[in-house]
Amino acid sequence: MPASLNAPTRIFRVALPVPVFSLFDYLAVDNVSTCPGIRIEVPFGKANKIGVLIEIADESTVAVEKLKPIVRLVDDPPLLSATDLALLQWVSRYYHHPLGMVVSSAFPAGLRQGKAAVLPTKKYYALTESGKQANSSELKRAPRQQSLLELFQQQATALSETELSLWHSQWRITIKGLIQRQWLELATVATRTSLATAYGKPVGLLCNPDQQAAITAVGGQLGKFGVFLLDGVTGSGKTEVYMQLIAEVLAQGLQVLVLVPEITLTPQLADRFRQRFTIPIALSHSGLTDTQRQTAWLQVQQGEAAILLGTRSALFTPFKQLGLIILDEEHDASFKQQEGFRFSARDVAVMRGKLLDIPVLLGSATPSMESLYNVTQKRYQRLALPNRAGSAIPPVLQLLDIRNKRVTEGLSDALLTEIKTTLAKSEQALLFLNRRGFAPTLICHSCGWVARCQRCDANLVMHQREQRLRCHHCASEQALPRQCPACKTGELTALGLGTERIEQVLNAHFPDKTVIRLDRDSTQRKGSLEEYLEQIHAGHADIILGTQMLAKGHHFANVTLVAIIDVDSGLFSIDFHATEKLAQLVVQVSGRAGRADKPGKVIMQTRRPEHPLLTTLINEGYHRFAQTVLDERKTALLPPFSYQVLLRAYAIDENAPANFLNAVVDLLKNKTIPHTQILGPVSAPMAKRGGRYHYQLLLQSTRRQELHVLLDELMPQLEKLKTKQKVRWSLDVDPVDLY
DNA sequence: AGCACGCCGACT
DNA sequence: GTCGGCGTGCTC
Repeated sequence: MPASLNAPTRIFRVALPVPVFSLFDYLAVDNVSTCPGIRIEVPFGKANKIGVLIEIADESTVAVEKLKPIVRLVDDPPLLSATDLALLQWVSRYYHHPLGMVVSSAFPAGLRQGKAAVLPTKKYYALTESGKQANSSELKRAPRQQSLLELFQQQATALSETELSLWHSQWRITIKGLIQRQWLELATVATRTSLATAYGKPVGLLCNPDQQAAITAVGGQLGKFGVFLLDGVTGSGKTEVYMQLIAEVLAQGLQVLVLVPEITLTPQLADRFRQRFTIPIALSHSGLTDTQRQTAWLQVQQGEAAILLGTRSALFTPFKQLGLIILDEEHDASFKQQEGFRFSARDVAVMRGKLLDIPVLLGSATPSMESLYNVTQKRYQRLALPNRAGSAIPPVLQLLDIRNKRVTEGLSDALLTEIKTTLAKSEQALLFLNRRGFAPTLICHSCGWVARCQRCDANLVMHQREQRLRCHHCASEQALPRQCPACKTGELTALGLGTERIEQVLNAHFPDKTVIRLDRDSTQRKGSLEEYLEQIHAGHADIILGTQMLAKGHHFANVTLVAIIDVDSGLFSIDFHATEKLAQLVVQVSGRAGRADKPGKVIMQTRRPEHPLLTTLINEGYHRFAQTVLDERKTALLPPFSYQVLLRAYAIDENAPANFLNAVVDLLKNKTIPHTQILGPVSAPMAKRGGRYHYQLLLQSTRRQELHVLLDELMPQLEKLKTKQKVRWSLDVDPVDLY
């Protein structure tokens, strides 16, 4: 029977979590009114899958007899709004990543599998003495908590909303018993009306004029799109600006999304927010269980939580009424997802703000080159906080020339003296070295054999305490050999420096002092980082030694000396991003030193004291340095003066990746691309990793649009390549490392 | 991503 | 003779 004789068929176009660029069409159930954004269960292949309705159409390009009816609608009102969908569709097109995969990444695991979108049932939760959750029936056995609950309910109705809000915050502090749902609802009502008076103006904290100017600028833009770069040195009070703006947004009954880099999301920031706001704050980061994340997601989606504080993956959480996006430490590399769906949370946050017509506030003490460039292009508005709050003095940066100087195990005599002087004043010293383990090279003194990883183009790193050799690029490890495996006679020597080795040297030099090492090895045990930080804050540490981990967030009040043991290793990299990263690291690490009454000193050991990167940074500051970098990039037509896309491929077979990428180049040669260069394919800087050979092809263009059109054409053709079968490949739009 | 289909090697 | 290896191709 011809299709035209049938009653008009409604077709649901569904995004499914499969790595395929197309959507899938299904027959809609009759007479059910619904709209895009809803989750739908559909038959797919042998099993059923959960997808999201993208479009309702009246015809399909697929033959009608091939279409299957849907199984069920999962939600009643959709979980995603039209704007949420628009964002996901934009992201899918921009990153050339299948819409179904992008959409599925927006949901927490449970909802992805079709679980009902309901918050935990209305139970009164309380914490028992042991800290374990008890539900309302168990409360019968907890009379003290039961009476508190009753007291709360009586008080809650007797109080005015403003009083409730204030009383409530005290109540929270006094009682650990947490009456979750009940509290959230009362608090939300109370907050809406009382925040304007309770938090609409500075709360016992005075802002300096720069902070006030920033607050006024963003506050004046509420309800409109605009991107602001809050460019504030460490300790200049960026968080206070955030909090006051959050208060303004909350007072309007709107929600706020706060994104932070991965490591910074220590309980510290959440606590600071909780102390300031009596409204519920939802957290979302990788340290939480799936259920906790789902609860946070739903609270935000249903408008029960007013603030969402989270990492990159929280970006796509739907909000009932989002009024402001804040992204702190915007330069941080962890905002860029580095595998699979490689999106930049910073750039997508800006697009989200644009689609919602709300302001986006990016904060950093060391803004990225992209953001500084966007300021010069008037796309972002710069708000400067040039001064440290209070009377704090900025740290003094100095280069320590160690050429021809005695250096024992990485520490020069001059540095040791500085440490000694600092400790003598009962102050703390912080030493930074971005390499964990004992030594990066183990070499035979007799025959020159070096411990290499079998699966990577890398040396094995010697770990002294565990007496093992480890590869820092794959999972390979082995016991530390007693003698040279090659010549069987030679003595093995550890070359180079790692944090473990420095720790040993420091312990030898300062036997009566406490050295705390913070790196991935020393903080592997859950909670150990927090323990160490507590120990440091309590003053039970004299020297703090560590890797990257130290550069982010943590403030150590009593640290007055910061030393960067080996600044030179960051100077010579083939990746043009490296200089920017090094400068940011130096400035961030420096920010750990010195407080109001104690000026800090930052010492960088170098054998290249004349290197322009270092001299510009030290003598003229981060912004002059950034200007130099931007000038260089402009001359070389590197980003942000051009746009890049990196196509990576890897395989166990050494030839397969290059064959695949060469086939891609052949496809590209048939296209007209006047403003785009094809660079490669070349083997990746570390070609062999984890037993696989990595190759890459870089496309660089002065026209973003041309690059996108090119990729739109290329992707379907690439899918059909025979050589594709033999490799794993991925596309990275706006790559941040070319490694 | 799953999952089936399909065509070649080592086992009861 | 089969069990199972993973190459190939499809899913509305």
